Amino acid sequence: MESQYQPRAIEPQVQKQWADTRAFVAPDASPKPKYYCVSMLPYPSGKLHMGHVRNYTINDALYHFMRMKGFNVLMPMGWDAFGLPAENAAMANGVPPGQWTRDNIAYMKKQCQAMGWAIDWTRELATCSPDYYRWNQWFFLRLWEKGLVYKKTGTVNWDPVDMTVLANEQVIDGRGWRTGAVVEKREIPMWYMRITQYADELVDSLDGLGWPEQVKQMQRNWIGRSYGVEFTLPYDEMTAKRMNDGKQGLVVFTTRADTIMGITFAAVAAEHPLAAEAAKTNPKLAAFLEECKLGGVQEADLATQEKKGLPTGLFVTHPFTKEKVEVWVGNYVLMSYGSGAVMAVPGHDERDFAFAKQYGLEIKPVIDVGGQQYSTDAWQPRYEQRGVNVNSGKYNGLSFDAAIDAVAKDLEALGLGKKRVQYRLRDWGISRQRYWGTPIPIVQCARCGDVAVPDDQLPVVLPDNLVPDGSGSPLAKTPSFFETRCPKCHGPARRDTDTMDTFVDSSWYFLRYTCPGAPSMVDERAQYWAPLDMYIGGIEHAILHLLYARFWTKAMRDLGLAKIDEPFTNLLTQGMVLNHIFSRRTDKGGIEYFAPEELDITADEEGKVQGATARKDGKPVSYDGIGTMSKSKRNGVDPQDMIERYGADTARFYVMQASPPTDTVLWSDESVEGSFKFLRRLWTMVHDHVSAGIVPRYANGELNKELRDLRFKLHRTIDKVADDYGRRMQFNTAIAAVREMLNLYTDMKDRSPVARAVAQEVLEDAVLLLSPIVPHAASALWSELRPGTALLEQPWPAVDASALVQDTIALVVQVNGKLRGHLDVPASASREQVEAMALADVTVQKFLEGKTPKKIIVVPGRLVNIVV
RNA sequence: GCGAGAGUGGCGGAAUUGGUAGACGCACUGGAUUUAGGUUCCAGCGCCGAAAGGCAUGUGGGUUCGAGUCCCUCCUUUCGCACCA
Repeated sequence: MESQYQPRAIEPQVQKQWADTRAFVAPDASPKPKYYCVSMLPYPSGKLHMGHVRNYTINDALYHFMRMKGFNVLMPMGWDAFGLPAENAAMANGVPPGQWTRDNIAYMKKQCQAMGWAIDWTRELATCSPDYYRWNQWFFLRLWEKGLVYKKTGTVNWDPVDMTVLANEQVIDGRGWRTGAVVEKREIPMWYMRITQYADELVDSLDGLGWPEQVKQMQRNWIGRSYGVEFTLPYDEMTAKRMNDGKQGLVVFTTRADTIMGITFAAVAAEHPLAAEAAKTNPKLAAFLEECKLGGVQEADLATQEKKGLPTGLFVTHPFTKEKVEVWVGNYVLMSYGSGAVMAVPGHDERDFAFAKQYGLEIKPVIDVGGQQYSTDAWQPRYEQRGVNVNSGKYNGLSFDAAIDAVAKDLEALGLGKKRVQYRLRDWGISRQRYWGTPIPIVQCARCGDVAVPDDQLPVVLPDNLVPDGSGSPLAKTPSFFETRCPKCHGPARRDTDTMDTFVDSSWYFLRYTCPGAPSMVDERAQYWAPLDMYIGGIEHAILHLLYARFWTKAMRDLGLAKIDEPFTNLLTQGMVLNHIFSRRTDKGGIEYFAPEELDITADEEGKVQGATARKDGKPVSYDGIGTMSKSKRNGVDPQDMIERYGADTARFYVMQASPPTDTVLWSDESVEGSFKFLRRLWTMVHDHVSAGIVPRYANGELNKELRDLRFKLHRTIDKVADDYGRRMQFNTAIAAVREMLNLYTDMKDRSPVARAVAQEVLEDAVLLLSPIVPHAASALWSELRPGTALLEQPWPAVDASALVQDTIALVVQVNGKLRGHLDVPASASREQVEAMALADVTVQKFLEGKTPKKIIVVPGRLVNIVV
C-alpha cells in the first residue's frame, strides 16, 4: 500500500474501473426497490461552479447511500441547453449558439466525470437536440387540441433603440442594459398555457408532498387562491354611453365584500379599457397613461414605484346606495390580476388609504376597529382586521362571514355579482421573441389563421448556425426558416418565429431520462422510474420551475402519458452559494460586471468589503453586496483549481462538511486545506494498520473499557450517520460524527490482538460511512482492508446492538435551571434513587444553601433540576 | 411593496422533541519533531474575573422549573416576484 495519499493517481484509476464495469448504469427493472434521484439539470454556461459541485455531490452521496441500503438507484444528467446566455455569447464572440453550447457541454461533462459522480451517462440529454425538443412541439399541439393552449396579447419590455424585446434581466432601473434607453411596455400576441385550469389541484396536492414546508407555502401563496365576491359597479348613464362595451359596468373582485359600504372611489389599471376611453377626451390623462407605459414590466418595480393616479371623469354607481363613485386610474392596480379594476375602501385597505390621503378622497370607516376611535390622520394596522360592521345600513352588527354572505346574496338578487374563487396565478405565457429555443410549431396563414404543423413534419428544426445582432430574433430575418406553405390550404404562409420559454424544456426532462431513444415522448420505462424519489436543486426554483413541472406532469397524466399525479415525491432545496458582486455603469448607461479576481478589493478592519478598483484600468468599481453566484454577474468560482490541487474527493468533502445543504453559504476557500488533511490522515490510519497486517474484524471476545467505549462510539456513529444521510440529509454533522469517532480511535493505546480486530472493524466501517462522500479514496482504502472485494458491492454496515448496552448513564444536575454538577447513575436507577443521588451531591448541597427543594424535575436519561 | 427563509466565538458551523450553548473543523497562540519551509504530533483557544463565579445565541419584551429553540416587537440580510436559468 502507498504510504502517501495521492488523489491524482487514485481518482482516474478508480473512475476507469467504474467506467469499465459500467458501474452506474441502472437497469430498467430489478428485484430491488427503485430509487430515482435527480438534480436540476445545469445550464451549460461554460464551467461548473460551486453550486453545481454542491448540488451533484449531495445527489451522489444519496446515490451511494441508497445503493448500499439495497436500492436500484438511478442518477441521470442532462443539459438545459437553450436560453439567453448562448445568444449573448454568440453576439460577443461571433460564434453560433449551437457551437458554443456543444463546446461548453463537452467541457462540463469532463468536469463531471473528474468529480466522480455516479451518473448513468447512457441517459444523457441536451434540450437543444431535435430529438428532445420535438416532443415539446408535439405536446404543445396536443395541449392546443385540448384547449390548454391559447393565444392572447401580453405585455413585454420594449427597447426603442435596439427595436427588440428585452428579458426582465436585461432591464436595469427601467433602462435597456445595452442601450441605456428607457424601456417601454408593449402589447404583443403570445401563446399561453392554461395552468390556471389546474390551480386547485396544484394547491391541494401540495399537502401530500415530502417537500420543505416553506416551499409548499410559497407555492400556495403564489397560486393565491382566495375566496371573495365578484360584482359589477354599474356605469352611470354617461359612462355607459362612452364605454359601449356591452358590459353594464366595471367588474371588480374583492375578498372584503363586508366593507362594500365603505367604497368611496374605484380604481383601474392604466391599461384598462375604461382608462383608454377616458383619455380620448382628457389630454392630461392621456399623458399620464403614456407615462405609465414607460419602464419595464417587472412586478417588483411596479410595486415599489410611487403611487400615482388621476381621476378619469367617468363614474360608476354603488350597487346598493346608487351613489356616484368616481373611477380613478392608479398605477398600483395591476392589469394582470383579476379584472384590472378594484373597488376602493380607504377606510380598511392600506393602499387605498394612502391613495385617498394623497388625493384628498373621502375615507369612510365601516368596520368597528376594536371599539376604538377611528382616526383618518394615520393608517393603523388594526383598520385592516376583520370586525363587526358599523355605519353600513342593514349590514350593521354583522361580523365578517355573515356580512359577506349577506352582501353576496343581495348582489346576486340584483344580478350584479356572486361569490367566486380567485387566483393570483396567471396563465403561463410561453412565447419568446428569441432565437435559441424550441420553435413554436405553428404556421400563420393569411387565409386559415394559426395552423398546427402536422405531426409527421415534426420537429420544426431550429437552424443552429445563426448569429444574432441584438436587434430582434434572427429567425424573423431568415426566410429559409419562416417561408413555408400552409398545411391546410397549401398557400404561401409564414412560420411562427417565436420560440418557447426554456421552462418548457425543464418541465419534463426528468421523465425523458428514463427512456432514452424512445420513439414517443415517453415509454413504459418512465412508468417504472417515475415519480422522482428525490429532486435536488436550488431554492431559487421554489416557485416557477417546480410549479410548471408539476402542471406539465398533470397535463401529461390527463393525456395518458404519465400515471403519476406529482413528479417530485421529495424535494431538497439547496441553499445558494453566494459571493461578492462588483459592477460599474458604462458610458451608454448600461452595466458591466467584474469578477472578484479582476479587482483589488479594499476592506475595513472588520474585513467588510468597502470597494474595489479594476486591475485593467485602475478605476473604481462599485460594490453591490453579496448575491448568488451567477454567470451574468460574473462572481462564480470555478472548482477546477481545487480539483487539480487536491483532487475531487477533497472538493466533495469540503462542500459537504462546510454547512448543511439547505443553508446559503458565502464562498471562502480558506478551509479547503483542512479537508485534504483529514483525507490524508485517514489514509495514514489505514496504512499504519494494514502494514502491521490485516485481520478479521472483531466478532466476539472480552474487551476492556477503552475498547468497549470505542465500539459503543462506532455503533452509535453508524446509526447517526445513516440518520443524517437518509432522513435529515445533513451531511456536515455526519462527517463530524465520523471524525469524532476516529479521534477516539487514534487515542487508543491497546495493541493486543483483540484491539487489532476492533481496529479492523473501526476502519472498515469508517471507510464505508465516508464512501458516499469520498468514493475514490474509499475504494482504494477498501481494497487494502479487504483485498479482492469491491467497495461498490458492500452493504451499509450493520449496527451491533450488544455494543450499545450501557451500565451507567451520565446525568446533568441543575439548581434553579443552572448547571451545577454531573452524575453517573446506574442505567437501572429509579426516579427516587436519582433524586436522592442528586441531593446528596456535594456541589449541589453547596448551592442549595440549606434550603428545602420546592420541586425536583427529572428528565430520564438527561437531567435533574432542583428548584428552591 | 408582497411572499418565504436566515442571524450562535475571529471564521464555517453543532445543539434532531423546550433540557449541559459552542460538538466537529478552519484560523490563531505556545511547545515537540524537522537543516529550513511544509508535514506530523501535543497543549490552549466565547467574554469579564486572581479565583469563586458572573455574562453570553441580531434588538427589546413575554411564556416556562428550564428558551439558541415557543410567542410578540424591531433591526440586518438572502431568495422569489411570472422574459436569467
